[in-house]
Amino acid sequence: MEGITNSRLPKPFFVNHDSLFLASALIGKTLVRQFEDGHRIRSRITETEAYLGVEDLASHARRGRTPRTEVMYAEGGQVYVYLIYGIHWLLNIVTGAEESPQAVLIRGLEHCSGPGRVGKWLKMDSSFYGEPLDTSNRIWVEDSSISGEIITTARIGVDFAGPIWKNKPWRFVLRPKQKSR
DNA sequence: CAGAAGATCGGG
DNA sequence: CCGATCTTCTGC
Repeated sequence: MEGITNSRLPKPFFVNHDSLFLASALIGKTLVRQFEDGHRIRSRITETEAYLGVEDLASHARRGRTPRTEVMYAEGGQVYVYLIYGIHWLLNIVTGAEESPQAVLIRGLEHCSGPGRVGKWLKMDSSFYGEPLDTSNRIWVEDSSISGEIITTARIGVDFAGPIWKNKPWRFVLRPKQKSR
């Protein structure tokens, strides 16, 4: 398989960049989930969205510091999970320095498309809130690459944020290599 | 403390 | 297009 190197991405990778950079940089990286019985799911990230701080009216951080957004204010490299519509656990990765509330939403993997489906497939739940990606034995990200063009579009499901923020091209999707014909 | 809304998905 | 299903935040 192309681009698999088996090296876990270290904390600085998540701390030293903002979510806009990391949302695209995480495309092609390998998400690894290890279950209690040792079984692992490995799948490369194919779709992300960036959420940028308190001024971003589409972000949960728009209302400032609350119990839920607390982890977004922490140093990058931790997991932010939350329950949406009472049904789906959405997986996010906190990015940037401490006191900078940003995160990247993982919307799709090679083998699983859609943020709700990703959470279900990886068996996310509230216990992953604040999980450190640099030391966890349950979830982490490994360096890898994948070929293909990265497309940007507006973020999904954020109409409530108003035209300015809803139209930011902060969704990143990997377009698979064209098949020859 | 009640009420509304939500970074979604699947079924009709 | 609508219902599911429950946490979070707001406003009274």
